[in-house]
Amino acid sequence: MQPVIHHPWTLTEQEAISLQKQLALQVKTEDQVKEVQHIAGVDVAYHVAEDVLVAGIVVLDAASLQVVESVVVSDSVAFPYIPGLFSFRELPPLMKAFEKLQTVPQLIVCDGQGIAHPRRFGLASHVGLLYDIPAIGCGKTRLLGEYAQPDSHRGACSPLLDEGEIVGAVLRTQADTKPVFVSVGHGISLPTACEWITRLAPKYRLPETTRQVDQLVNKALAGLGN
DNA sequence: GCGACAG
DNA sequence: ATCTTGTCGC
Repeated sequence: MQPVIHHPWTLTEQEAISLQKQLALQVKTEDQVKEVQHIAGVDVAYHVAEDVLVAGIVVLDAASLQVVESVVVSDSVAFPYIPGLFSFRELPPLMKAFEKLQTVPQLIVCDGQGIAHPRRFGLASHVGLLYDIPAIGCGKTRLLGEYAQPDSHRGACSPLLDEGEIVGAVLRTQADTKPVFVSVGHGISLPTACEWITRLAPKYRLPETTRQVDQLVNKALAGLGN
């Protein structure tokens, strides 16, 4: 797969911030999701003191949640980790992985935030806009926003607010377990995003997409001398 | 100035 | 993200 939009990747911190503000204007918060047959999970693994990282994509069959394709690539770090500029660090390697991907997914789930971001342009928004595919941000922790603890039952959720605006949802995917932070990436509404994450996490706290791609990249990292 | 801060 | 062991529980 190839991205539908292009922009420079060698940027200064300020240039990256300007780019985010510009691209955020194109993010769609309405449902553009149609028939979803394949769902992709993307993730990147690192190793401390190493400038190498491994990016992976796993495609699941929407009905069975079984893995139908997976790709892994290694790359070198080209951008530091800066809260709010996460996508500039993980997208370069992820794009290399997308180049190798044969199956075109109708939905992408990212490890991180979508519009629950200071400039409403987290990793999930960047990925969704780059490939023009509906994308959801599902993070294990919060970047920003205030919220009340959702009820303890599976499926319970409470709004994530930033400056009086609902930027995401704190969703309990399993009873009595820590909730996850769901936000719109691009081309999908928050309610629909929460429905998908709940469906994708029938047994564990994190969606299967994340779990599968997570173990994929970690095994690959270990296999490359760790 | 101080604290917060996706992975 | 990664550094790290055992341990409690289904």
